[in-house]
Amino acid sequence: MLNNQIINWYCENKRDLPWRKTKDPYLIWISEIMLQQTRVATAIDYYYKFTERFPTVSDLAQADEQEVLNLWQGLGYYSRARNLHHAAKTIDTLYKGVFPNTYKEILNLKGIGAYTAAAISSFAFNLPYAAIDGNVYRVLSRLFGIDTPIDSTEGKKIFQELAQETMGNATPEIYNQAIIEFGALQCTPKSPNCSICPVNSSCFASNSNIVDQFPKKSKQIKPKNRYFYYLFLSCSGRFAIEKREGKDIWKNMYQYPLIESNTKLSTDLLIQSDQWKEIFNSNDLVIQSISDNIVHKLTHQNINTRFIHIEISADELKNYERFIFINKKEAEQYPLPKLIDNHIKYQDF
DNA sequence: AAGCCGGGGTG
DNA sequence: CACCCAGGCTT
Repeated sequence: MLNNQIINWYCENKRDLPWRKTKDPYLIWISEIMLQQTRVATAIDYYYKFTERFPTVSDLAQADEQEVLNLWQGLGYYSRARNLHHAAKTIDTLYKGVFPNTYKEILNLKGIGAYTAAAISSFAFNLPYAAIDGNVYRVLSRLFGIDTPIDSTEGKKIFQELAQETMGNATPEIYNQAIIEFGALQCTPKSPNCSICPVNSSCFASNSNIVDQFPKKSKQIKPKNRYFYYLFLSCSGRFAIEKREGKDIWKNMYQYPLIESNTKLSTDLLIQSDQWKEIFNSNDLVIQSISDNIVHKLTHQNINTRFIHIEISADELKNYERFIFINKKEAEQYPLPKLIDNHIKYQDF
């Protein structure tokens, strides 16, 4: 049986990961959210730091969002942290701090979709739900030669049924870990070593020598260009930051005062912009320096950034109450996008 | 169904 | 440089 072969492979090849040492659904939940679109190696340090600060659901529920985001800083996809915090409050109040133990209740929590609900249900409660992540899509598509795009509605349905069927009556908590680990270590995205694969003889893609054609995905979207002009407004060892609002990237995190444009702006155009005039009430500011263009690449957008350093006094700002002036040390308490964090790091005050 | 949401590792 | 990572939410 395929499931037994994969489980046997897992028993001999599995990594020693911290979240595999516990059955606590809360700890498993934290790990699963961190691992969404994130490599194991990246998540490990965050996992230790986060669970040490918040050992229980209630600890997390009672925290400020800013501290939660701060511990998440650098991991990316910050809605994960906001949703995690939201769901912790739900568990704390609706379930009196006890993590729910049914698939349906788990799935209803904010930030938990089909994969994560199945993962927690099986890992913590041994419920028979096949967990399908990127690894599993890859393994199954190659084994069975399925070329339906995995990011289509039809594909999700096909793989869902196939995954559940493949799991069969195997022990859910072991099987799900096994096929995911198998995808991560053996059936890798690029140039897997099929010659040592325990199931190569029954693998459609390997037998046809077209392993690199699976899984099939729909076409990707081209990233958009944005132009960020960050104002590094310094005043005797302190500098201005403000909270990002709205539905854009880095929601509820902190940044320097920003002038954003759809196009590249010259210094003259920048100074003449309405956004500039909303910030300053002085016409004879001294620009200390303008950095080179830094392209901060995200999956879906390229953020072209320049940092504009201006030594400022309070009376040169229109609404200085709008900003928070902090020093380098105090910046550690604020959740910052990597782009800002890096810039602060390399300033010497 | 398609777009949006980060940052980094890897070939 | 392109691809992808223990995906999910919004529109």
